[in-house]
Amino acid sequence: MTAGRPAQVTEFADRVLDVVDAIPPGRVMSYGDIAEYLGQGGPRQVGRVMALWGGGVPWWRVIHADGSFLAGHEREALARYQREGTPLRPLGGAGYRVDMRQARWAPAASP
DNA sequence: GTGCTGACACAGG
DNA sequence: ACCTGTGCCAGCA
Repeated sequence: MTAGRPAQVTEFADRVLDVVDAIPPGRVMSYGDIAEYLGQGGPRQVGRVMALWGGGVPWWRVIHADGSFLAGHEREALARYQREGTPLRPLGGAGYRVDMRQARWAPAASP
């Protein structure tokens, strides 16, 4: 059993957290990708799980489908990405976004 | 049971 | 690249 996580967590939430925790450095997954991989719920449900218990997993590796960072933690996330070597793609002048073409990852899909 | 809200995704302007 | 509207699903008043 996974220690450190609240027992109140539903099986779905536990599964989401497990997937997020399995994301290797330099890689990311979108909310929709996780939901689609699990085959249940939806992006919003994944977002809910992260909002509640995301503090126990690498939340910065879970971003929007377009590669944009988590609002309110952009600075923190960017620092993590640069440290982990996550494929970033500079915007026109200011701001960065994760290059989903490279950074997108799936548990069973090992390159 | 009904309605609103939310760490989203997608299409259109 | 940005903002707005609509759709999806689960939790809560």
